[in-house]
Amino acid sequence: MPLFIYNSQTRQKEEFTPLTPGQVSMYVCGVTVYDEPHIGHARCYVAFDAIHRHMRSKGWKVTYVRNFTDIDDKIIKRANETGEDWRELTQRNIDAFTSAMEALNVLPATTEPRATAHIQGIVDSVRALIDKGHAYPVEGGDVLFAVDSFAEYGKLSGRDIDQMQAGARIAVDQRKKNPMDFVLWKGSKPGEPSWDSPWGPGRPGWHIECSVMSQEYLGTTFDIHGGGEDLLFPHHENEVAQSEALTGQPFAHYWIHNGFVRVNHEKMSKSLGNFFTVNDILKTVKPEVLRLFLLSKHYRSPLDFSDAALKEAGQGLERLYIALREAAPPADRPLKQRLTRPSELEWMQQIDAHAEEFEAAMDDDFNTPRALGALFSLAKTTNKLAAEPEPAPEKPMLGKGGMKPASAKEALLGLAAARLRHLGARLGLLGEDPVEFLQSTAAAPGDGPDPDQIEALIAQRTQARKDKDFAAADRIRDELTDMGVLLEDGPEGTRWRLAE
RNA sequence: GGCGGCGUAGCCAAGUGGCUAAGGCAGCGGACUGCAAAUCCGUUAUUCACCGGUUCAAAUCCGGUCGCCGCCUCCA
Repeated sequence: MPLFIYNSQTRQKEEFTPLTPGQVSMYVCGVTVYDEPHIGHARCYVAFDAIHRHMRSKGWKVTYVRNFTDIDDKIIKRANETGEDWRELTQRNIDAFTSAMEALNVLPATTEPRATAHIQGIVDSVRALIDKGHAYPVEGGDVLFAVDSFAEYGKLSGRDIDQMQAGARIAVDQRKKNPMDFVLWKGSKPGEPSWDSPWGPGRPGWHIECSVMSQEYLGTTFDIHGGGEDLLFPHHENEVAQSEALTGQPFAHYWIHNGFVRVNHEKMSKSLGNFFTVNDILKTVKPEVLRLFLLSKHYRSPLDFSDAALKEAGQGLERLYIALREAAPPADRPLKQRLTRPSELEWMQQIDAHAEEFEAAMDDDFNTPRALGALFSLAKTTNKLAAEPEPAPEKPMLGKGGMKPASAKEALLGLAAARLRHLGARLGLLGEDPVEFLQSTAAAPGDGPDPDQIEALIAQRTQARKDKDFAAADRIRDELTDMGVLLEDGPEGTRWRLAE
């Protein structure tokens, strides 16, 4: 099935055709590592992770590059404030980012290059841009890109230079030929981290690193370039200008931009100070709950963050895991079963239909909320099947070696469970053992109630129930409820889980 | 000032020209249960911010009004 992607450059959905059949090259702007990752970062990289996984599931070989900006003004400022060496600061935050991504089950990119490891390439590119007349050095050791030298400047973000109010909010640098000109290379002040260059000691301007790294790993022209929608202008516009001015070739074919996480209807951002770090949130909910929350709205729309929304995501995830638990196949029976009766085929068709809907959703510009809908529908079907009375066997089952073969219902449940697992994994979800998931807390191990104690109380309650001492049984249940333990009595005995 | 997005049930959220407007959370009624919980069944938008228009047909297209948000400055 064809994949459609909304391309920010053309502002419409387009059928995706990779430059090389079967191979996809994708660059996503990474983080500037002057601080810990927050929920906004998590949203971006979880969204692109879903994109990454979907393209891989189509059998394509994806080369995914996501950089670290490990030198810039904010890093220098932060290091000066805290007295920490800037290299230690950036390394610490790279580690924090990496562990946050691991927790959120974000697959690593193929390559995760750092700006400071590509200084030579950056210097070469800046020099070449000067040689071609697209850039000019100015007093102070800076090199600026001349937007007037690139006729198509503004084509990505749909802006007209003349209409823009450069300098409306900050003073225009008098050294600039055009107010929109931007820094390629920034001369350093004494004591600042710096690299030698033909224009004196300095460091890369922000935009140039992405042009250099993307083209180094993916080639002059590649398939997809992504990032947060705040990067569309000026960052990505400048990348296009630099890259295409330099190579004369098209830069990226498809541009993908994700929407923001908001708090109280406002963008979550460092500058507004209204952000939550990933670590803060993971103290209160399981990483998978956060991941489900982040995928619960289409990646291009704003996503409102709140405790209530997070709680709802937790309850939804619980439902999915309960379905998975209901469908758990009996460990001691072979599931292979020829399913030929019309009722059995109907169940199979239903299960398949949900899987097809899932695919269609993901092929339609990575519509994860719709895909989640299909996953919930599959959970519904699974629960329904589990609640179904065991159909009478068409002919007597022949037990082999005393082992009862799986019934048709068990075989169907096994199929449903496999589909739940498979589709869940497509979104990076449902990878845990359902019972373990349902019996664990977000808090650090040891903080939750003791399972042995829970089991002991349940045993006491079971005895009380046998003795018809329901007052005692209910007292024990209340005690467990206070501990956050929820009981489920069934024909097989009493099961428990922790409240989400 | 320029550019762009959004407004769908109590809440979250798909759907962007044509089957009964997905799905989740919460609520209510029923089944199951000693009672619960989980699950299942039923129920909760004659209607998609508002007004007009196009069309055989619109939540979906066009025009206008109101409200909210983003980019144009570092930001995912």
